[in-house]
Amino acid sequence: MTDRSDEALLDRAFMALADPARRRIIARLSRGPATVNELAEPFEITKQAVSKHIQVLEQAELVTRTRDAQRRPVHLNAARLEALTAWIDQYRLVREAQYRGLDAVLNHLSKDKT
Amino acid sequence: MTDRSDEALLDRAFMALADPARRRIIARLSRGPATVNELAEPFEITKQAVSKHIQVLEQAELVTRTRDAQRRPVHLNAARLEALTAWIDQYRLVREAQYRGLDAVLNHLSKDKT
DNA sequence: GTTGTATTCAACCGAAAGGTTGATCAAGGG
DNA sequence: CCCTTGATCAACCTTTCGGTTGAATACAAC
Repeated sequence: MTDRSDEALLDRAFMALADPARRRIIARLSRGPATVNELAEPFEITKQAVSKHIQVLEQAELVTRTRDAQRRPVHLNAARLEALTAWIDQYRLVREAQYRGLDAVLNHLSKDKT
Repeated sequence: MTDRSDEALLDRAFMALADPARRRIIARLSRGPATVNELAEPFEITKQAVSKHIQVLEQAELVTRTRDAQRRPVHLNAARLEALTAWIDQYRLVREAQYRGLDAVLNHLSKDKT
């Protein structure tokens, strides 16, 4: 896990979620697919701006897009979110293990990580 | 969970982890506290730059600092990492619930989230 | 007090992010 | 074949980010 080839993808994912607007988009998509226009409405920004956000999320593979006539609904890629929790938990668990003095667990988890 | 008052903090946390250098710092700190100089060494950037990164992480409360004479060791605040996984899992689980058609779980999780 | 070591502050710089407006493209409906 | 709708492309602007160098601070050792 946390393979070298996924490094850039992990980077894009964290980068993507750094923006609150994009997190809100993720939140919205968790309730089902939506088009750019639908996503743009609750925000006070233009569709073009939303479209850019989608592209960022798409490059991070956090969302995918299908085609439905002229609409292009955006879908959440929940699986990719797991890569983030995996990265975080990696270090969260190490620290917790240290607090408890579980050296065996610690040594297993803490070798050559990013 | 995901209280309104934590909103800014969550923002800073994602923002902080968006930078690969700062993620590497987190990784290093998971193996124990370190000073700015120690953290700067493996990188090819100046200590001043690292100091700035630490400040960003500190404002996100992902790390804390103590004082040891003129040294100011940085410690990982593993507890804060949980806030991130909590946010992510919130939506990851919603999607997984949808795939399984677990509407009850879905309705419970998906009301007025950020 | 002077020197030395660890860290931070301040000013600056180039690159990238997030936003806008205006033009353009794709797909259907009349 | 227009014309509308949904979405993207392109150019531009402003702010923020990550980095630098150089001066300043804090603390301890001598």
